[in-house]
This record gives sequence, structure tokens and C-alpha cells, in this order.
Amino acid sequence: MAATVRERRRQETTDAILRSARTHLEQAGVEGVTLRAVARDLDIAVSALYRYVDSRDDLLTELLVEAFTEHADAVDAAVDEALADDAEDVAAAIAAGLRAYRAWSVAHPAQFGLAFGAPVPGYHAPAGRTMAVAVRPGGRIMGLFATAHERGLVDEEVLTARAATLDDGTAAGFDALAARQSYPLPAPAIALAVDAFVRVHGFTVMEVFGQLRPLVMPADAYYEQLLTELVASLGLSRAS
Amino acid sequence: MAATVRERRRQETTDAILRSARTHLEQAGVEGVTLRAVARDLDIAVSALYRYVDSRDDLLTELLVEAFTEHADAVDAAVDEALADDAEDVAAAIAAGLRAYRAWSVAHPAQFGLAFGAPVPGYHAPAGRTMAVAVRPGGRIMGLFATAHERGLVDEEVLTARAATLDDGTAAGFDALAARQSYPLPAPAIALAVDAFVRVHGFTVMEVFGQLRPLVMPADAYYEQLLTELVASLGLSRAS
DNA sequence: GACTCGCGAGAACACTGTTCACACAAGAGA
DNA sequence: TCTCTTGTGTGAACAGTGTTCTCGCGAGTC
Repeated sequence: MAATVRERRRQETTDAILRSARTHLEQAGVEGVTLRAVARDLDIAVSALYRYVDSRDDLLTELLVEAFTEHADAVDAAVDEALADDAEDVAAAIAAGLRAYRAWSVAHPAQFGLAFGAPVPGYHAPAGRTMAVAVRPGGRIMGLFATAHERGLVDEEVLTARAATLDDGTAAGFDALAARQSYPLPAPAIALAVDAFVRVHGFTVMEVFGQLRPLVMPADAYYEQLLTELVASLGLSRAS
Repeated sequence: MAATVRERRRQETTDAILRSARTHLEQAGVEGVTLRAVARDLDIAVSALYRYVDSRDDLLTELLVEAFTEHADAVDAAVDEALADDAEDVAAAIAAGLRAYRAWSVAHPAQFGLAFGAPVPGYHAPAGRTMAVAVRPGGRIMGLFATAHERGLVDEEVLTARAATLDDGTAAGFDALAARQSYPLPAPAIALAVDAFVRVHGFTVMEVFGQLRPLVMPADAYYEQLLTELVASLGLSRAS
């Protein structure tokens, strides 16, 4: 509480550094995030930056966490809005979340690339800081699916069909995942959710990284159709 | 034919440069591909490299093309082997190709990252040199699927079901793709193939980039199950 | 009022890609 | 065989990069 003047000033320049770095990330990609460029923006010596940032990697980590957080926030916001519209329609909430998953990614390609692209040259994200926030979108969707499962909205036939194709090892892995993350779902249900998530993420990656354009022209329509198919594949029907 | 001595020596050092660059790519990622490191390997001045390579980007392009080519070769080899085993079992050939698609990627993460990861900082691949080879695996699978379609091996019900979920815009895009690449397939069939390909590529990307490990533990078993499901989703049944 | 210590500056080092003028030697043509 | 073009290699230089030092200043603290 005491040294608020110093602390506030420190926080301000820290924020300014992050804002500058973010701008350069968006405009020029990871390679554009340069300590000297940031220093120029703040009209400061490069060495002064080291009072606020341990290294360039540290700065990238900050941007990475920010990206993960905003991505997860976007998904959360979409889910919340859908639930506010109709709290009973879990299927619609899941679709909204997955829709936002892609929408944010397409709108923020540089951040998405930093978060989900090939490991940045020479930079290895510290799992400690990123892991927790990286799994937030998946966790939210999984939570919704668990609610649906509890309410008996998940088609039993779909579950048994998935169980039939599930080998013991994979099932054990899913059970472990459920236990670790406290998902109240049986292995076949986890499998269905992972199936869907892989498709969503795969599509998003391909679109953002430009591997989709040669294949699918109107990506929006295709993705919408994919979403309805995914909801069905989860054994859910668009309620109400 | 004449100046073979010079030309052979030139080819040799060019190859040595590429081999050195490739080693550094595999061992240290893209950032490890450094003109100075290559020059040290060949015990040569850095500036001498510019006699063989236009720029570092040019060298990366060479590595990129090599990666795409080897990836496609791996898929081709697997398909050929499967066809040699049983030329009639197109489903098995498709599965073999998609299996190789992932296997090569997992075995060569650095090359895969260069080819399919986030755009490398400051480097933009020239579409002219890469596009043709980048689409080879997809093209091969699509060709197999076309053969299956011609032979009437594709379940009509699956096709009509897919057609029902296909909007006009996306269908037109798929028709255009078929025409452009000379795939003798109707839009719903293209849609099925693209669906499957997105899942394969999505899974592979997630595995290579480390986003799968938290979700799916024994990736091999999961992928095998995915393959059989994909073959079924294409309306094919494992023949003979 | 004295003094600590957070903050900024500037130089320096080791890297990177790229370009230049220069030298040398090997192959081509006479 | 002699000349001479041309391919090849060299070292220095320039403009960048991250990072680390020493040096000060001045605002907040006691």
C-alpha cells in the first residue's frame, strides 16, 4: 500500500511494454517483437527494458499467456451468452463455444500462431505458466458436456457405439484425464469430446495457417455445418 | 555435358549445404539454420555460401520443398505397398496412406513444423515452389477415393447423407476444387474426403505440436481407431 | 536533510543476414 | 601452350538482434 507512486509507475510502463510488444506481434509476427522496437516505442534505452522484463523470451511468454487468456475468455463469453439466452440448451452453448474458438483464432492469427503453432525458434514456453490457461477452452466445453451428460441429454446409443471402438489403453488414458481434470464423465464420453475437439482445432489450425484455403472455399459455411455435425456426434440434439 | 568437373563440384557443395542445413533444422529447429553454422560445417567463409544460395530464405525454401517431398513420398510409398499387397482393397490403401501421413510427421517434427506450422518469422514461402508438392498427399488420397468411387465401392447412403448437409456455396467450392485438380468426384464425395483429411491433419498437428499429449495418452491406438472410423465415414468398407 | 535504491543511459560483446572489393585458380579458346 | 574469362573463396564491413555491464540521477524513505 505504501510505495504506490513507484509501483503505479512501474505497472504503467510494464503495461506499455506489453502493449507495444503486442502491437508488433500483430503487425509483424513474432519476429517483429523486438526489444529495440519496444524501446523505440517507449522512447527508452533498450537496457532499461531489462528492469521490467527478464528477457525477450519472458516477454513472449507474457504475450503467450495473454493470447491463451483472451482465447479462453472469448470462448467463455460466447458460452455465457448462449446460456443466458437459453440455459437449458447445452448443445447450443457448446456450439457457441466452438464457434468462438475458431472466430477468435481467425481474428488473431499472430497470437494463435504463437500459442498453437510450431514451437517458436529458440523459444520454449514454460509449461508452468501456460498449461493452466491453455486448457481453459477445452475444460469449459468438457464441463458443458458433463452437464449435458448429467442431465441425460447424451444419446446412450452414441455412447455405447463409441465405447465399442475404444480400446483399453485409450480408455484408461481418458479415465486418467477425467480424474486429473475432475471431469465427471466416462471414458467413451471423453472420447467423443476429444474427437470433436480435434476436429475443431484441426480445422482452425488449417484455416489460420493457410492450409485450408486450397480445399474449402467458403470456410464459414463449412464450419457451421461442421458444428452441427459435431453436436450430433456428441449424442446431443439441439434442444428446446 | 562439357564442364562436368565444375558442375559436379558445384552440385556437391550445394548438396553439402543442404545436408548441413537439414541437420541443424532437425537438431535446433528453424532458428538453428544459420548461414554461419552451415559455413562452419563446410569450413568455408559465410560469404561463399551466397555463391550457392540466394539468401537464408532461399535455403529455408529448399528445406521446405524437401520436407514436403519426403512427406508426400512417405505417403506414396505406403499407398503403393498397400496396393501391391492387395490392389483391390482401396480402403486399406487409403488407411495406409493416412497412417504414413502421421507417422512421417511424428518422426520429423522439425520439418513438419516448417511445412505446416505457424509461418516462420520473417519468412514467407513462395507459393510457386511449394504449392505443387504441398498438395501431393491430399491429391494421392483423393485419387484413391476417386478410384473407389468409380468402382462403386462408396456407400451411396453415406454420399446422399453428406449431400444433405452440404450448402450450395460449399458445394460449389468443392466442385471448383474437383475441376481445378481434376478429381472425378461429386461435391459430396469431396466433402467426405476433406472431412477426413481435416481430422487426420488436425490430429497430426496437435500431436506434433504437443497439444495432444494432455488429452490423448496412447496416441497410436487412438489414431488407429480414428483411421478405421475415417474409412467408414468415407462410405468404404475394408474389402476382401 | 541525508541516503538508499529503483530506474534509465550508453557502451560493449557476441551473435545474426547481407554486400562489397578483392584474389586466386581452374577451365575455355586461341 | 598461353591468355583470359569466369566460377569460386576470402575478409572486412554494415545493420540488425539479445544481453550484460558500469555509470549516474533523482525520487521516495528514514
